Amino acid sequence: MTSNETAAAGRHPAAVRTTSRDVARAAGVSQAAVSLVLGDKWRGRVSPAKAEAVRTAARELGYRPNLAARSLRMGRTRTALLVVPALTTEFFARVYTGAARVAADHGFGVVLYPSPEGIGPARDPFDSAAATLDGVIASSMAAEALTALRDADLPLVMLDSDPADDRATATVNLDIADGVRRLTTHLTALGHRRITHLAADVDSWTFALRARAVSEALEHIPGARLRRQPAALAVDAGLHAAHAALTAPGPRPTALLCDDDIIAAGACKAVRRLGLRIPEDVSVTGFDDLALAVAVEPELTTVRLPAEEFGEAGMRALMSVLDGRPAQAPTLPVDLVTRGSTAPPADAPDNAARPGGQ
Amino acid sequence: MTSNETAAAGRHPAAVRTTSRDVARAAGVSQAAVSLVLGDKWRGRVSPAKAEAVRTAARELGYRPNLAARSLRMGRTRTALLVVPALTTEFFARVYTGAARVAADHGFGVVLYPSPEGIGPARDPFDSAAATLDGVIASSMAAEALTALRDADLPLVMLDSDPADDRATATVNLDIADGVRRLTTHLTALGHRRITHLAADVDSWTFALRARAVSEALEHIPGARLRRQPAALAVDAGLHAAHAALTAPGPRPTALLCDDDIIAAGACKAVRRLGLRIPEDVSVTGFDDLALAVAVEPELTTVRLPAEEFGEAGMRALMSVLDGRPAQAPTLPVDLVTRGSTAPPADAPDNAARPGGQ
DNA sequence: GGCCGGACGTGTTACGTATAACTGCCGTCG
DNA sequence: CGACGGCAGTTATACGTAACACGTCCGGCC
Repeated sequence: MTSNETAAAGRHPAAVRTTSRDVARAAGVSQAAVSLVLGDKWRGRVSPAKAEAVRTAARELGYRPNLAARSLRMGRTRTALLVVPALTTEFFARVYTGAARVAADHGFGVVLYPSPEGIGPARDPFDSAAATLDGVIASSMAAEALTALRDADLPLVMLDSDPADDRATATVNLDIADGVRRLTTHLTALGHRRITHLAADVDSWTFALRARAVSEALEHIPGARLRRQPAALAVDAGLHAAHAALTAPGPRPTALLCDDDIIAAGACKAVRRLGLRIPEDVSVTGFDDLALAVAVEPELTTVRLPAEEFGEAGMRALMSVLDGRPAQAPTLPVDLVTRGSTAPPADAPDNAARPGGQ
Repeated sequence: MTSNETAAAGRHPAAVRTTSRDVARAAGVSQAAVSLVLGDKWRGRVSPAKAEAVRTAARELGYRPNLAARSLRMGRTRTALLVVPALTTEFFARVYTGAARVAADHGFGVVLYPSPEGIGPARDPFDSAAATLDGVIASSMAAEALTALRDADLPLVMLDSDPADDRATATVNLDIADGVRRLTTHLTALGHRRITHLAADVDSWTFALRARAVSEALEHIPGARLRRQPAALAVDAGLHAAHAALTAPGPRPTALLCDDDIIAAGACKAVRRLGLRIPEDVSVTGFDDLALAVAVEPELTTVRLPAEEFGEAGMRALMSVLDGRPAQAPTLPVDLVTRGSTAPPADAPDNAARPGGQ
């Protein structure tokens, strides 16, 4: 009665939610008992018979706890914030999917902060968050958003970032260095020596690591000649960068090592526009193994990053921290996927050194 | 003092949040005054001087209202649920981006329910939602999730769905029929008569509409021969379907009209594997205009769907409903983008009717 | 028989906010 | 001169939940 009256007087046009008190009334117990039973804390406090009565009453009334009230009472919102650069990239959409799956298993929700590029000019992450937060998972590619979070002293799990970064409570990494190593080994084993790295022009730890790993891997290959060409993470950017790389003065590179599949797709177009063939004249490699990698022709040799598992591991680490357990900080293995976009170069491995060769 | 003690006794290891009462103390006013000032309802209730004092105190203390408490008090959570089929598709990621932008402008957050495929077996949308909800925006492609929402009687904006659907408070549509019309007009004007529709095998209103629109558009083209081949929304599914279509008994189709760019990418691969050329031997068209459309070669002629605007319009409609204003239910225009994957067929338009032609 | 302790519950409180209802106070007007 | 209304605030309350601190009953033990 009273609750109906207040609901009518208030501005709840939608529904009169059934509360734990309604359930209590229906089951003939107190509200406290309902809370105990549904919270599974009734071991020696409520008789099994009444507990069952509460459960059936709750089921029949379609009771759902008011999460706002619960959050207010408990001081925890069961909500995590995932900070990623533009969600429209398949990679982070998959990271989100994995993270959301694990979160759901723990009764947590995930809100997204797709970073300024995606959502508008420099907005406060907290304003975009639907609720107050229990923790944050952030990609190292979203540095500017992190500065806004720095004063919140929330548990922070960083994805693919410098383990020495002291802002992070835990760090989950992909074994990018290993992926790069296997990729360069693949290329050099095929005989490639003149390799241009189409490097993402994003200022982040991961991409810096990739560049370093590529350089180091090629350092002790005799005759290897590494160049580097920056490119934005877009098809046409990859196209322009590859065009520049292939038409640069000096002997033409025989392989283009691209920082992601999207750049690689653009690079493929550039190669073909110059009248060259893939992989006979130029080999092209990607990174990530997006759906794109098998949509283009030839299919891309690429490094498969376990995106869903990445998100899952990040969320698991956050859950550990929130439960007071020590944070596991794994490094996930990656895979080299060889497909049709790589092959031995047409010229001999070291013909650059012996101009009259063959 | 008291708040510190309880915080220490409780389980708030992270931070002692500053409350509106703390701000009130600092500004020398009551908590109610703080609420009035920060809620911008102080016109004749608080003096400008004190109002300013409250604002500076709030700023200096870094005060952020506790959203759980606010939601509990107001009965509204300022959170909308977006129900989409698998977020990993670029299209819905862009829809989300648009929706989130508009939501943020209204102080709303968006939680995602990427539907069972994306997040696991048949989970209750509400359990995955971070908070109780003020409203729902749902794609017609996520029908099974909607059944779980039916008893919630929340405002529901449907995306791309039957306007007659009475579950929806408002419906926002794309002018798919117009897009199909322009696409078929483009193909028939080029001279294509034998067209196979690689139709998404998804049971949803949009795709049914596309199929109907294709049929109707070709009905009054003399000599037009439409076939239909179902395909899942994936590259390899498109490949298999296209292969089947191209090797089916009878004269080979000269154009493959695909229900989305991903299927089209697969179709392109099938065409080439049969030793045929695009567009000389077979024209291929896509739908959506994803990044993929310009990554493959030749670039796809496709129907551009304004994904971000779609999400924006959906969220705007929801905001209207929640504000008690009449729901605008627009139909957004789409664009035909002609690129390299379509051209006149090699044979005469009606050589199927005259086998000895040319 | 008195006392103790476990089983079974209930009363009460607090979380932080928004807002209705109330209290002075001062200038003005009938 | 008293009533009245607007300004400038405060006090009090309710939202729904979780959990602490009490009660009460009853069986068992000294």
